[in-house]
Amino acid sequence: MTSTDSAAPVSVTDSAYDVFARACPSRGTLEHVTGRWGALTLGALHEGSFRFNELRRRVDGVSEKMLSQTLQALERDGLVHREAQPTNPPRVDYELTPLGHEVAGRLLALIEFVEGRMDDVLVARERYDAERGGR
Amino acid sequence: MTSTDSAAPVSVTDSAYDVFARACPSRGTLEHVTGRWGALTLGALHEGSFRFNELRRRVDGVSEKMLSQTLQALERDGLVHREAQPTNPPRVDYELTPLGHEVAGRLLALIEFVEGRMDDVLVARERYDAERGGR
DNA sequence: CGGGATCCGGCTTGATACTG
DNA sequence: CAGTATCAAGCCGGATCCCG
Repeated sequence: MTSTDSAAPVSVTDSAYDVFARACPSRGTLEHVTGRWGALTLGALHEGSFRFNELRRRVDGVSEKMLSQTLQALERDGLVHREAQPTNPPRVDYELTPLGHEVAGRLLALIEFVEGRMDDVLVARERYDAERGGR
Repeated sequence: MTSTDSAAPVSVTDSAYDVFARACPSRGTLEHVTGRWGALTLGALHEGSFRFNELRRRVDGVSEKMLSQTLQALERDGLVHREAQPTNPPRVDYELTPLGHEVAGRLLALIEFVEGRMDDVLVARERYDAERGGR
């Protein structure tokens, strides 16, 4: 809402990419999922249900604002379910929806695959840097 | 190289996230892969080998600079192979490495899954907006 | 505790122009 | 054609304050 934004309630990482969102609607959701905090949040929630500040601890380095935005975006996309209890102090639990679990599963498959091949990547990087970085 | 950057030859989307790259090396590669242009580029290259400007056409909306940076990052990670021929005019072809194909495959699996469920997502979004966006 | 609103700095991006 | 250098602008993301 800082500038020319007015219609969209939540954006997170879309504002500048409306063009693409229009051309390909899934792009927006994909950005939420694969984005930095989205991926980490899905990864955390894949292991169970957590409260806001529990998630903050698990998703290391995230600020309240970004976690809040990320959760809203994922909730809006139907990947995360938010359960608020009007107790005092308030208690809010977040968990993945069935769809969210499926998405998280595929995402984690990709992540784990890449992590499993990091040694190859590291070798490739060194070669690349040795050839071009030297000069 | 705009400011405090000096050691890393190529960054694309890392400069600000060094902290995380340090904590989890795969994070950087993941960002290259799942990032906006990275994903589109891998998707395009998954279908075959292409020249620079061919890719520019296929990856709609990408600027020369971003395509160049993206390709360099992916090449550095060992996911893309660059074949330059010293002819005149110069001809450079890009194609996925075997590792790149595996990664692209999993990425596309995720993307296609999300695209296949976009109707669910859209419904969820409308419900969400109806409840909270109304006011 | 759970989260919304605001301010602000810095990185990322996108045109443009130039080289080989 | 295949890129690189420069420049300006814009968005992301963090810190802070505040409310329920």
